[in-house]
Amino acid sequence: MTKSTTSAWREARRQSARESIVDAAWDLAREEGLLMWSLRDLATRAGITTPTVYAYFDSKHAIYDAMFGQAATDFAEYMARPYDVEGSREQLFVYVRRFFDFCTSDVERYQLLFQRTIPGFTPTPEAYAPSVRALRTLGQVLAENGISEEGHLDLATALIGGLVSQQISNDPGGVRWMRLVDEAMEMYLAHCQTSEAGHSPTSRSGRTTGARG
Amino acid sequence: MTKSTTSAWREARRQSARESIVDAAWDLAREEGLLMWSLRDLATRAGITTPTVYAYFDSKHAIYDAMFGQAATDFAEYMARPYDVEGSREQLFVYVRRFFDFCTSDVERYQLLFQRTIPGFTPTPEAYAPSVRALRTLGQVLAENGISEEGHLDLATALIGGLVSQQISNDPGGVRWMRLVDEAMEMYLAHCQTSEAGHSPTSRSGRTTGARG
DNA sequence: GTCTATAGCTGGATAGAC
DNA sequence: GTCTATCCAGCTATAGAC
Repeated sequence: MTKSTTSAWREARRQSARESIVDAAWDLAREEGLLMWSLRDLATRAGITTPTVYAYFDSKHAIYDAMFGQAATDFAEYMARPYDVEGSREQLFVYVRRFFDFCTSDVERYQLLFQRTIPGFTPTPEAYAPSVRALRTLGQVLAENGISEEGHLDLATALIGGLVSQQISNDPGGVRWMRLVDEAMEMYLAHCQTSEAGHSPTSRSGRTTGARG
Repeated sequence: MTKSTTSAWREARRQSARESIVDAAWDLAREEGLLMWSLRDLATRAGITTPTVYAYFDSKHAIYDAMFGQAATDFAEYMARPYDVEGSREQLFVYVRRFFDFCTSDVERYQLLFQRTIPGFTPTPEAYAPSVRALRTLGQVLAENGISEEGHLDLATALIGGLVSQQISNDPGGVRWMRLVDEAMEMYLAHCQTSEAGHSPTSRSGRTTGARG
């Protein structure tokens, strides 16, 4: 028992040290870009030396993976917060606004999570899982708005992703595309709900597979 | 006279050598990614040595600039080809399809031209100019469809860019988002033309034919 | 202009003492 | 686990002979 608590304590210390290294990595990534920091920089920033970093991570890619996992968890939590609105339509709007805000509020996090910007790096399935789960919610919210065709889901990701991308690339920190989010979703809903009218009533029973024509 | 022709000849030879270096750079960029090739690789591929590269370009960034300039010129020419369709509406569709095809047919070219993926690199104004000119055409084509609000232009760039980006990231070489392009533009036109009906002096009908004159 | 040779630096990762 | 010291590979860029 004493043994197990000691071991748990050590494990907690270890996790804490890992997290402080990952935090330092995020600081550097935000200052100099996701790719432009070195393990030397990182060690200095974290107040340790390079070999010590290797006591906690096997490689630089392992650090990216930890960063990805942290970002994915943040994303899942951010999107899963309670929706204090009534109606599936308003819920969709809140979902999209949230997604937009999450992405634009931290460009490097967005790049690591949703762009494929680090050469040779692919997140492990464990790190990737929360992100997949959170993205699946979009399909559910759309389904509750009577939208279940695969093509319309793809259209939504393109539209929302396009708004985010333009905002980040061409007006970082501004609102030029942010203020178009609601209008874009109204446009989208008007189109898809007209197009899919009659195929599925409102919620619950929507068909989600095979609809392709 | 002999002197001037000789000098022009030499200049042509020099330009030719520059182009073959840039071509080799594109080959490598497409094989290993925009960032993952070195001047050594490039020299080997071009059949010369590293110092010889420096006889034609001052730095690696100068090579990126030449690549950017070439891509921008290709883009301008690709988009400026004659539009063998009648009506401003069809013209817009052709424009967008062309843009989509140009971007998705060469991912590295797209990344260099429209993403900001090379650290520390900004294209010179001369290299950038053709791209700006070609992009301005979108505004004109939209205006001929009765769409002139700034926000609606931004909405178009977000929508089109989003489709391109999703296609490249999530279904490279496929058609999953390509086949949504026309539908997306119909959705867009239905929204914007309704929204701007009456505001715009150029067009007030939803479906214009031959407004270009 | 083209080469050989190399400077000068930075990167990720390791050995081994403590 | 943490350090000092270092390895080794890669990079851009340059010097200087021809």
